[in-house]
Amino acid sequence: MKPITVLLAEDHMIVREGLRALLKLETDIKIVGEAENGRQAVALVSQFEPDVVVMDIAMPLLNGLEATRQILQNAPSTKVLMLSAHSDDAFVEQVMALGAAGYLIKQTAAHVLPQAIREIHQGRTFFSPSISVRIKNHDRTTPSRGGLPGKKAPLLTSRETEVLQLIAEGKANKQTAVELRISIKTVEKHRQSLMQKLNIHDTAGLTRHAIAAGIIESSVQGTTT
Amino acid sequence: MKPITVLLAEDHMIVREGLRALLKLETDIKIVGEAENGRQAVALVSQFEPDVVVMDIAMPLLNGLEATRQILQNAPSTKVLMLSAHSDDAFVEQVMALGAAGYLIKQTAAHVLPQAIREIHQGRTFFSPSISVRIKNHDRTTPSRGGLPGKKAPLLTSRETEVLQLIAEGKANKQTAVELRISIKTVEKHRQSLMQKLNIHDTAGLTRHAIAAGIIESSVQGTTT
DNA sequence: GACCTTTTGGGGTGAACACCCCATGGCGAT
DNA sequence: ATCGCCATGGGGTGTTCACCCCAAAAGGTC
Repeated sequence: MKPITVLLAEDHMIVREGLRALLKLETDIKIVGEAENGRQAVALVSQFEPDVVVMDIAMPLLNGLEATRQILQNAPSTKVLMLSAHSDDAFVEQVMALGAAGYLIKQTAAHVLPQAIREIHQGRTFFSPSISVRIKNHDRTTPSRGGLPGKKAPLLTSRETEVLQLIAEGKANKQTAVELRISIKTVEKHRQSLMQKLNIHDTAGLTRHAIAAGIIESSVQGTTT
Repeated sequence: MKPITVLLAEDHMIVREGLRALLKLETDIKIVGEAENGRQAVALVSQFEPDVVVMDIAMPLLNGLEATRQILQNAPSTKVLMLSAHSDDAFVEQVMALGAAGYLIKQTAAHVLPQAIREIHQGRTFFSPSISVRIKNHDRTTPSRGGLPGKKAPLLTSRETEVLQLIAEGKANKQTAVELRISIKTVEKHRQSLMQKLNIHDTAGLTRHAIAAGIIESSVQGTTT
């Protein structure tokens, strides 16, 4: 029986070698290449044409999201299993909208990694337990795949993103209202929508999300006066 | 010959299990415990009294720096090997000032991990190659840092830093109080001191500061497992 | 036209927070 | 032994926020 060929894309060598050690125990999985950044991952996928790519999201040169987009453009049959430290619903959906086949949180137990690889190799999807529950419960309103390229429907609307930025910059709703020249109640409404969509229910979480999403930088100094 | 006892403190289970798999290959190293956050690490060190603690810096509840400080206070003979993704000089120096025995960048090859563990167990220090050069050179220049030369950041106490981390992780004061087993009023007091010392008067700002200061990462998720 | 999404805005309730007051005990330095 | 800092708590007051209710106008889509 042919083993499943896997490419490991993870920038931290010590972590990558740990994952390799774990996967070496599986006889039906064979690591055919390792990449330490997104650009290398794209190149190595073209070269080795692996069945599955285990892709860390946070990587230098080219992050896992962009790398995935390029890989699926070149080789649409490749299955990509995203590996990430964070699990905001909106983020997961954004990733899945790219066409990734699965999503594992790093908090997940190691033994599910080979399981996930086998699942997505079979053409199915795979999520870390804590995610799948929320995705299932949260909204199935999101139309299923089929929309290959084009526009990833941004889960957040333009206005919501705008409000999120101001929240992350430390503005109170009242300040935001003045800034945007709208009512406080409207700001509150956007804030609620944000929290609902992201499944984050505290200001600190929204701020972290904004930073992680590149909406603001952590070094922003609020000129609060 | 007695094996070196090691405690693994790393919040990402899949990474932790990878490291465990790597260290299992070493006959002279024995993992006696694993922690998934800083607070647990402190507790388990008291319980198992390991020779060496392999400590990730970015961890929830109590980050690796604070955990190290507390561990070395309780058991000064414990050797702590810091594991981090970052390699800024200032950051490394800050870490070493705590009394950590070694510092490994995650980009380091896996085979140096057992080497590092043996070295610091012998009472020596160990750094990732790319760091040791700079440290050896005693580069005290510290050029173009973002900080203003005139006003240095006010010193936060150990407890304040701890509370700051929990705030930035999205914990409400009530949750923090439970976590630290102190009164809500005390948490509020620390929060006030933080805001006064940092001159930041909103949760978003505190969160950004915590991220910029390396106390947490923007991708921190709560107990999502 | 009917439908959906986005953006706008209001009312109300209970929890959480910011900011003041106060006190006690420990610990280190002068 | 006195002073300062740290950590621990309690009271009180006003503001802000999270979360529910509701509605209407503007824009695209079917």
